[in-house]
Amino acid sequence: MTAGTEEPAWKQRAVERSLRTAKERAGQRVQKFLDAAQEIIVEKGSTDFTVQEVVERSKLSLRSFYLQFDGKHELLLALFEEAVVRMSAQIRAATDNEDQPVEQLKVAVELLYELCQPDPVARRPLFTEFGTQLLISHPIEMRTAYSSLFGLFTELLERLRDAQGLRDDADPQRIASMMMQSIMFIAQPTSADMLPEPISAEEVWEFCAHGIVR
Amino acid sequence: MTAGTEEPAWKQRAVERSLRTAKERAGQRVQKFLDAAQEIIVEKGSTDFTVQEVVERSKLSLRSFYLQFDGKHELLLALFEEAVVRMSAQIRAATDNEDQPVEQLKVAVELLYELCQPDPVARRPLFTEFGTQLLISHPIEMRTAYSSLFGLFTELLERLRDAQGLRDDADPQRIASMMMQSIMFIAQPTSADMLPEPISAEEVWEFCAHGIVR
DNA sequence: TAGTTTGGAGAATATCATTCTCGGGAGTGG
DNA sequence: CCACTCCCGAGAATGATATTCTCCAAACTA
Repeated sequence: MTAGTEEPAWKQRAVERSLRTAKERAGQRVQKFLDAAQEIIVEKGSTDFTVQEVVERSKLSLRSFYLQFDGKHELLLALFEEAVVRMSAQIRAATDNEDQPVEQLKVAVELLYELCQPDPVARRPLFTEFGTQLLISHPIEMRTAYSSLFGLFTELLERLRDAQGLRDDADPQRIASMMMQSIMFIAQPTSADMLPEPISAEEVWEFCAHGIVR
Repeated sequence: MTAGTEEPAWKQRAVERSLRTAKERAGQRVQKFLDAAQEIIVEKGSTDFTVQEVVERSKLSLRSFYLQFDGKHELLLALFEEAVVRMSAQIRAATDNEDQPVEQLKVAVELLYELCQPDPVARRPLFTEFGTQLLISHPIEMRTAYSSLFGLFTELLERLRDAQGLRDDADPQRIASMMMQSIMFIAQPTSADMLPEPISAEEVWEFCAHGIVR
């Protein structure tokens, strides 16, 4: 979220003048669209906005929009990636408070789960929503969007392996992939709705850590 | 998949005549739409069809369609539920070949995983595709669609628990929910695309069964 | 047979995403 | 200072779909 419309107009113009190159202005415009979309999502508490809404809110034009993005899906992808990067950073920060690899991983799992849940106070809002949509429509691009999170989990798992804490036959990358997928989708409403009590982060961790067989 | 258009016309009319009540005919019409949609999905190998296409193929009318279904999403839901029921049956049948509860569960997990994968020879076709869409748009209704599968897994897990094979603190229902979610979404392309080798059913089972911690 | 229900055909509408067309303003070279 | 050009806003046009509506005939009921 950049400063956006709160800044005094002269300042904006000054910035505009100083950062003159086309590329930079393009970047600024992209960001404006992203911010606009963010705002709308937060306000409506839902991820289904129209391109028009975004354009209006952004104070830019439809034409601009389609100059910056190949289509709506690219905006979604960008939003998703932004969200993932933020989440990764937050999770990484949280893991730094632990020193045991297992504990680090536990923190990561539980936090990821909480961040993916249909949020009570829509902060980084329901981002799994379009996550799932994009998962189907643009799986390839999703790979790169996920990559920072994927990297983080792989790293944590490697650390665990080096500390002899990982099952012998387990490959960090492959486990990371399975774990992330599981956590993010267990966080989805449906599954919870079948049960009297929603599934807790603790439970998810137990599931990932120890599986189910005695 | 009912007999549908392959049946000789006279037979259909005979049936039509004998099963006269409005309710029954409505049911038949619903089925026609479902079959039509199925066919299209199989043919195109993709799940994005238009209502028009379905209507044309069904030889019924648009009006009829909207009399039977509240909207496209209800058709999707119905298709999804049909698919889930079929899958459940298939899985249940497969588990009956095993006698150890663990083995039964293993078979169930692996088969579910395979059935949810972006199919090579689109039989019960890519049903996770709209599964994920609906998961977001109509989570409540999805509950009932899932229920047969959920029931099956719960049952298998209860059996495992009774044989002392389940972790002590694990509740069959809650585990069933987490497992299903995990398996079905690990089967989604994205995760696999990050890795050199796709994830195998065996790996998924290991993950669910034993978790990751040594 | 007259009335009622059912359902077909397909036109009309609504909602979006995406593309297109125009015109004005800002910078640039002469 | 004057064209000239490029960037971009405004918003109309297009296209694809879902959904609704209107008209009408066939089937069924009493």
